Amino acid sequence: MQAFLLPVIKRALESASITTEKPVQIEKPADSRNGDYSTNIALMLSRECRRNPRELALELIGHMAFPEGTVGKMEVAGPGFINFFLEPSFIMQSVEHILHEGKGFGTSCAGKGKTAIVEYVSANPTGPLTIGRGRGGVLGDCIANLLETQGYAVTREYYFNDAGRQMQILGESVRYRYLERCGRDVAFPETHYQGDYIREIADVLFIEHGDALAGSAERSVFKETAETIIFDSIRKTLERIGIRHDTFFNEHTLYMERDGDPSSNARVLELLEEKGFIGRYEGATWFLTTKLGQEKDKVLVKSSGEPSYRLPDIAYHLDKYHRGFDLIVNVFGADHIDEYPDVIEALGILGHDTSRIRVAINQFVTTTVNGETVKMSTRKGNADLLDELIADVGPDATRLFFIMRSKDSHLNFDVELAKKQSKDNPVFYLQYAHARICSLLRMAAGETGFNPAGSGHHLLQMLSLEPEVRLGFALLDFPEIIRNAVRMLEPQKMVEYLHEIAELYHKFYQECPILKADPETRTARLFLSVATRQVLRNGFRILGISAPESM
RNA sequence: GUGCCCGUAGCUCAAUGGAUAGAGCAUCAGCCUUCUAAGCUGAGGGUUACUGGUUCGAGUCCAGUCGGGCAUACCA
Repeated sequence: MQAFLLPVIKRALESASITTEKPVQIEKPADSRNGDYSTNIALMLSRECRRNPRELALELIGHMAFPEGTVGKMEVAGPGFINFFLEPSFIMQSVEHILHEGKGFGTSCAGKGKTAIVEYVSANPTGPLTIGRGRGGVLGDCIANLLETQGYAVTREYYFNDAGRQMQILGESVRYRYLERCGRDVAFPETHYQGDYIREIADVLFIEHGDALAGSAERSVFKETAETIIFDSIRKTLERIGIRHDTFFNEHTLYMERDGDPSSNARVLELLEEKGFIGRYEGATWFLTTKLGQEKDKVLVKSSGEPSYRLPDIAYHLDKYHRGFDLIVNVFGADHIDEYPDVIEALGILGHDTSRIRVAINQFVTTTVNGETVKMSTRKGNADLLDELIADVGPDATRLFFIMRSKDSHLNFDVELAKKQSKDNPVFYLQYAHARICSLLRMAAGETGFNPAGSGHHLLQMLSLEPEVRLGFALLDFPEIIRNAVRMLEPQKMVEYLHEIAELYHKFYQECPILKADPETRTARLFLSVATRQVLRNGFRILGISAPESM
């Protein structure tokens, strides 16, 4: 929207014989009394031009000329800002674009022809998903949605391992519960998985096989059954909040040799060795990260001969590069904070462009129930199961609450608030605005035959009241908000923005009668409502929440 | 000890280095014979943890201090 200001400002600088390396910054002032748009160019240049910023600003204004009917007023204000005030008719005319572009409004071609992979959730199938995983899952899903709006072909990937020690313990845990179920006297080890779901899996086996497996030497059935059941439950849980993955990458494949070729893990060791970053001592194989200024080297192969998690991690990311992705996004929780710097260092050493990797780390989740804070990392009872949260507050509230705070902030999930069917609940505030518009349009269709897809868009420019113009102007920010959210990998920006749109619409609705206005004003206001509904829908789609037509 | 994140209204949180730091909740006062009151209007509430620095300008950047979280495994 503000793009048209840029060339005029640049031309004004030329006319004033000013050449500078500094970029022209155009911003939207927080206070609309300071204009619809504003530039600080005179402040930035005052030093190198040795000019008083206000004087400089005044001269620049003298060199600026805009087409008739666009910028109504320019002024120098404060220490030397140049403020631009747009003509209301110009703003409202621009709102027509939203109607023309419809579902496509807000999208961009910035990522056209490029591919991106977003890795998220990536929980091993050792147990049901916890609330903490849910936050990363929704964050990753929204980031993938955001990238798609920019034209990227996005692959949503889930990385897991069903071959490690944890999975062995899982299988053993099930076996112990099964033996208990068979009436055998066994002592369940404290180090094993305690959750009730283990008993349920054991029950499944008992019902199917009776005690036939109790004496068997074959133990893989316990692990495999557990994996199948748990993975199934994870996928169902994710499905409930609209999360789906395109690909599931099994870490185990990185250990496997193919047609006599070395495994991916072994290949990574070879490559790092060629670069001189591999050392062997104390019986283990080390990534010599001390050469990169780190305090300690990192173990890649344990003295037992097994790779530590770091090696397959590097191999996995190498694989992402081999698959040719232009952008690689990893989403994970704060507990993995130490994991990625080594991976990125290794990829850099191996000659890959590490600027293609973006890492989104989300901080932890606590929940409050009846004002009591419950920390999620303590795994007591079933209170932290994602599935139960979804059942409790619903999929829309689950998703929105996870992303309505910045990912860098600890999230306080107020379960009582999320359940409320009232205005306190931000989910309802947003959805109510949408439902209200739908209801209005239904009524308009019945009473006046208004067609949202019909003609008459040009009438928009006759609207000039403050609630109308403020709403229209805010709607035009949508593409910019998406770009920001993409740049920062931060869907929270979208939540904040949609809240503002809902608020502006409610104000407009309150102050400007729509169906009772004269026919032209009525049509114009209905189209403004249609445009608002479009922005809400497009935003909801990115966030993955539903757009109810009535409430 | 070291690394990363956080510290903003009573509470939960916003604020691409910009102008008088904003929302929601809670508190108080108003608006429905009128298109959804699941809404709107108004009031009170702040030394942005602290101390310095950089700059025309700092909640934001830098250094340090204090507090909280997460990591600092031959676990993943």
